[in-house]
Amino acid sequence: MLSDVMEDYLKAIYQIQSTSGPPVSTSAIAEYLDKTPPTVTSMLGKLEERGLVAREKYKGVELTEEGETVALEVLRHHRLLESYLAEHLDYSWSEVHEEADALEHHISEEFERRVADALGNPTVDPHGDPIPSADLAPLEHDETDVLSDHDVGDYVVVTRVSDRDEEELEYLEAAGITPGTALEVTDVAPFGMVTVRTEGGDEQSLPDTVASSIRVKELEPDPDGTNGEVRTT
Amino acid sequence: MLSDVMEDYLKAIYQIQSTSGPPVSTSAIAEYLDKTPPTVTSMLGKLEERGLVAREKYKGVELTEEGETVALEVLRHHRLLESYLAEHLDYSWSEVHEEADALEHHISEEFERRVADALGNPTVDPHGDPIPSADLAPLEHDETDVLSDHDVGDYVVVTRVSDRDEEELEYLEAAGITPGTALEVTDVAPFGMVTVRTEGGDEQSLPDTVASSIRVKELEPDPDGTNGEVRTT
DNA sequence: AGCCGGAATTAGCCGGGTCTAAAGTAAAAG
DNA sequence: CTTTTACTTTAGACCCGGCTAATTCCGGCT
Repeated sequence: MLSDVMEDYLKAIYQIQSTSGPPVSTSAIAEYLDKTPPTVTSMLGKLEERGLVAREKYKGVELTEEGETVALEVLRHHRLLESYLAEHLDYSWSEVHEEADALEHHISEEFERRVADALGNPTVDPHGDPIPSADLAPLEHDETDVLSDHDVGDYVVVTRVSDRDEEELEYLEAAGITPGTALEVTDVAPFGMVTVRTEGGDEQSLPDTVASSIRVKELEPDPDGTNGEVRTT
Repeated sequence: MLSDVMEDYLKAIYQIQSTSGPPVSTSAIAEYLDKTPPTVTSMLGKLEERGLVAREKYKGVELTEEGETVALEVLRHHRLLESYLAEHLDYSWSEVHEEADALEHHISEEFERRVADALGNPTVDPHGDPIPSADLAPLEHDETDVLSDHDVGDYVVVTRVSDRDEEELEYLEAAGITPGTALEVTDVAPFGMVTVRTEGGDEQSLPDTVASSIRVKELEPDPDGTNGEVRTT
């Protein structure tokens, strides 16, 4: 019924909407999907006709309930696939995204169910992103904040890391920074560069782009240094 | 580089070619893929431009070496997927084909490798169809013959069953006829209806369409009824 | 040899999804 | 309040992959 491309648009709108909130601009979508704005405009027209997005001329676009459901379905596929590839096919953290992107539009409901079963119906994927439930109920808003917003002395636990940049993920993997890792912010330099100390005591300096794609939850100050025990899953 | 659709055409030509031999007619491809002949003609033009098929006007088409390699790649994907779904995701014999068809164009080389490893690099899929090797060397011609060509009294072992008709596969599964099953032909009625006795002694009458999609290898006559031991994999 | 029927091709159309170039609009800056 | 600037949309084109209708070809039959 819906083309792969339409699903990609809905997914993109969902993702942008969930960080910057509606309305989502034409140009934001264009950048996210690496298309030109006129291309996006014409696609938005088709999505509007099908009742998947609500549009206000020259303003931007917003998913309808139906559009959101489609986006959640695609996201569920994507994140289940990422989890399955990592768990059962020995993929590393950084490799799963691209493969899941290619497959997410082509799996059946049956496949989705069997993969979910094989994984024990997980609720988060390897990057810490929540996996929509089978009934596609809306996800609750992510209350965690971004590492680059923190100050020196803050203790935090990593909750999610964006899966979109493979290089970045390899870098973080090597640095031992994954969901569940506890960190102490030891320095904040101009332009967002953040230095953190990991549980082992190593210090890592993260460029602003990286620091802003890491979501964390703040812990109470912890002068005893026992944070290492928190969520070591 | 090549579109999904092109891969489908090459796979179809390969399949037709391997039973009826070249040249493959436009109308045969059209029927196999459920498209109209003009559609096929135009696609064959594109495949010819890319050097994937050789064409003689008004005659038919034949895969080039390059085209055959592509077809083998797709077939390898398809059959590895079928095997993986059956082995690791609990799919039944009859369900795998459709899912594999949807996924075969979208998996990476990496995925192919990992699935093959997970399966122990199998050489046949659940329907008995040979899986092309990773180097995509041409498959040798299938020397087995079709059940409907046999006469009363023949003893045979099932080697392959076409995977294209789901209903048929469910029927055969229920009847206990899978690759490796030994059969005795007990009756041949007009219009190709064939009756066989399975190892357990049950008799099954198979319509001609079914009997002609089962490939078998003939055994020496076996009056002792010990055929049941042959290839019970 | 000539005709005829079946099969293949050509001609022409359409919708999907993309682009570039041109035009329009809204919001910020003066 | 007007002008500038950034963003959006419209206009028009292209390629892909499909279709129907019309035409052309080939091989067999008389």
